[in-house]
Amino acid sequence: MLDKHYNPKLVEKDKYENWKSKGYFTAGDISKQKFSMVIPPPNVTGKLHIGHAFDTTIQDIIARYKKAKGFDVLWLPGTDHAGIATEAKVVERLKNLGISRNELGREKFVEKVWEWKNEYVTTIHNQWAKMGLMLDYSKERFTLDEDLNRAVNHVFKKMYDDGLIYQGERIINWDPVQQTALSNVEVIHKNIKGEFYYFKYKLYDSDEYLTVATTRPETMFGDVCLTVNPKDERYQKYVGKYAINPANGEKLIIIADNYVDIEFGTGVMKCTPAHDPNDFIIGEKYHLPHPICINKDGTMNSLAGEFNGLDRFECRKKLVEKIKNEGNLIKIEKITHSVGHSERSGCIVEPYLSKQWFVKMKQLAERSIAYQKSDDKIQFIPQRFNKVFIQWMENIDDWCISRQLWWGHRIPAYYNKKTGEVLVSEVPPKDIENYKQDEDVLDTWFSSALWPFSGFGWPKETDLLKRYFPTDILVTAYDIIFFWVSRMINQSLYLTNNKPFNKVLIHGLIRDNKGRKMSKTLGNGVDPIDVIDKYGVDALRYFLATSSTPGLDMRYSEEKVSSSQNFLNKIWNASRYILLNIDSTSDSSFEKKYLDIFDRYILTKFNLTIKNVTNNMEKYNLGAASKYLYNFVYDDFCSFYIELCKNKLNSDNINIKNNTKKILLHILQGVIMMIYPYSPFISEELYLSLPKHKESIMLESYPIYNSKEVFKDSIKEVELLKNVIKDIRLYKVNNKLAPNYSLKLKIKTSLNLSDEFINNLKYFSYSNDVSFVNESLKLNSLIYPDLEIFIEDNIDKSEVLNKLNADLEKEKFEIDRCEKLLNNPNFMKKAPKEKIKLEQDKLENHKILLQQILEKIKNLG
RNA sequence: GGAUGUUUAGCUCAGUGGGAGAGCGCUUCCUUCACACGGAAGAGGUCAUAGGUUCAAUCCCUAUAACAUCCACCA
Repeated sequence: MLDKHYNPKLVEKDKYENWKSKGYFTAGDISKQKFSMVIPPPNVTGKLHIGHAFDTTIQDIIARYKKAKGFDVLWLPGTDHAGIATEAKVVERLKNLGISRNELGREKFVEKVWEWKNEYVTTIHNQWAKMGLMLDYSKERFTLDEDLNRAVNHVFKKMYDDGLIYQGERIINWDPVQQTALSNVEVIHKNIKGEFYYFKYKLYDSDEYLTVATTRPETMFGDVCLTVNPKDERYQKYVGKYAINPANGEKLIIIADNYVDIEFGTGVMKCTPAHDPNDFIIGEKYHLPHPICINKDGTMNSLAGEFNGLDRFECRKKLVEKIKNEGNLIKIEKITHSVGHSERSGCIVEPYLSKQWFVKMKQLAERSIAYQKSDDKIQFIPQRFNKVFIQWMENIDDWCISRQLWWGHRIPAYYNKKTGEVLVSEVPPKDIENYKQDEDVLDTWFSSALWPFSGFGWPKETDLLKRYFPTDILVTAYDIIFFWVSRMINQSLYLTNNKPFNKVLIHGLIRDNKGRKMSKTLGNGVDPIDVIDKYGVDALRYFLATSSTPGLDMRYSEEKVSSSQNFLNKIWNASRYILLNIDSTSDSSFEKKYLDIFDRYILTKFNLTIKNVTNNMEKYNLGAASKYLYNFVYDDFCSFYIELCKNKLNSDNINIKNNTKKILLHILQGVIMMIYPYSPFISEELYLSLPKHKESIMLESYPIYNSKEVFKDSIKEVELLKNVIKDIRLYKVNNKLAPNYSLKLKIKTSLNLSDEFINNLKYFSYSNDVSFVNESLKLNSLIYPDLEIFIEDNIDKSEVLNKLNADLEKEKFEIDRCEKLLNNPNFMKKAPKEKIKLEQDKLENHKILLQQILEKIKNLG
């Protein structure tokens, strides 16, 4: 027997291991239609956070729903090697042990990272298990697996041959802490406070000077010229002359180029080709040299003279001091400007001239744009993200893919030791001794971009690939569209001639309860494991899936997790009640001939709920679906039908009694199945408590809307009863009568009410004395269309009259409203017929009520 | 500079071209044998502002404001 309260800890125990070991997570039933998803592979860098819990919960609900709907569901698990992030973690761990990465050497270091990886994959598995995820572990992948490495090499070679990958010397984003190049999306621009330094640049052989403003004085050692706008009348006369660099006393030629904005700063720009992308373009244009003055670790090199070896920011300080002492500092202006930071290390990124590998984006992007403008396009949910994607693609720069790291897919490029020639090859050349492989590895996202097909064994034509690719849906947060979603689309169209997924469900981020982004520095992160310990994973999952709208951020709210738990407890106790009243041999095959009006009513509501829930599940609108279920469970099933059954099950009619039990069981089964994708553990527990269950709820199928169990005619009478009950309760409250105070009620009606109506009116209102009368009584009463309920009670007549007059006014107002609408010729001409009928019916009802009230007033007077 | 989103009850948020909903909080009452992790009743909203379209607008359109996010630029 079930306990009085639902205990998540007991309920969640052992179930996951059981499901897994029984093979319920394993896809492969080819008699069914397939449904496939790939998990966004989490980084093997640490614990999963609440954002992962959110993302995977949505996917698990979809997976479980589809499985229950009869699909062969494959949800592919996997993890990402996460180059920079993981390498940084391992470097730090080794450092704490007093070991340096470089001393260890490449091979040994990579071994250490594999150890780390194995450790964290275990942690991730444990967390997936806690979340209850229906992942097919038999097909699990890691982005650095051998198979995936083959895929990566294959793609690199193909793109190189197609001219889509090239090597070039360019200004890239350099992370001086990790000492690697970064792509543009790995740079986060932040508005920070800085200084704008105004320096005197004396003209060569003259007493005059130009004022040049810069935010980065330390790069002055790499300057090659000063630039002004040719149209700038202030400076035209200086073009072609020389100025003295106050940092090192060197001569700088003054050139003219339209790039310079006359309005900005002083209109004179210093040009540092090796440390600024725009300056680099100018440098190329005028064939200027591009001296590098900063080392890879962010310290100054010998070009900086006395500052050689100093950190770049330390140098800035000292250099400004020096220039000031020499009388060449004019002023320092405080400004707020946007500065690029490394996504991983957080340090300020250095624009840096270096030789790297790039993916040419134009061609790939054009194809994706055309595809996303076609009818066959991948459907973004919500749709507006397609626009975000297209705009991004239209403005995309080439993608820097080489990283100066050890952990990752090593670039399959080999340099001939004698000639220096580059050989790109999927496998090492046979005469490897004559070659040296490129030292760099690829951007992690290069392999992630292949995930929806490389995970199934591509480029081999595997059975998995043939059956499960393209996948049906990808679920991820909007912040990952540029990193991942867009690249998967590009690569999939290019490599497989197919889309990677039919749909993309985009969700938002989880913020803290004050709406702030969760961050390590604020310490406001929420650990899903803590929440699970307190409220259970089912409540967490229910909260995550139902408290958000696609594409919008949500706030974490402990109150809502708690109220989710209360809802589950409600279902638990409804089950408990039903199980207490049926026996182990019961089944749910009720008979139609014994259905009374309330049975028909609840079956109608139940089936409409199935319809609404299913429709929303099909649209992946998990929040809306859950609301239909929630309202049905509380309002229709628990508050009304189960309460009513307490009376009904006392009936002398054994057929009615048994039929009622079957209906209760039938509906309970449906409710459990509909809550199951959201909260699988409690659902399994309840399911297994039901008579005649299968081995697991995971083998059960989803309830199906049955139009033969919809009895629209039942609604009116039952709603009337509900209203009467409510009014009687209110009457008692208003007259300070105890809830169980028994009123004498007399009913006058022209309606053909069922016996159950009277029976249940007695039951719900604690009124033992209820009977029909023919004539109107001079008593206090509740008035409904075609129905009046007299209450025998000692109530002041004048109060009754007051209330009646108030009701009268209300009715007049309503009638007025309806008549106005119906007398509007435009409304009658243009409004839909159903709406007109609705308003006509309303008017009719209000008129009847008005008549009854008038009559009542007359009788009382 | 460009784009997108948000604005609805005290708080957090759903939602719809045809009389506004939930959770939590609040008020009153009830420990009635599924559940006090509960039940019953209730208070509380010019649906940001101004125009427009429509028989009808909280919803569609156009502006405006506040807040948020993304992209680009910044010598």
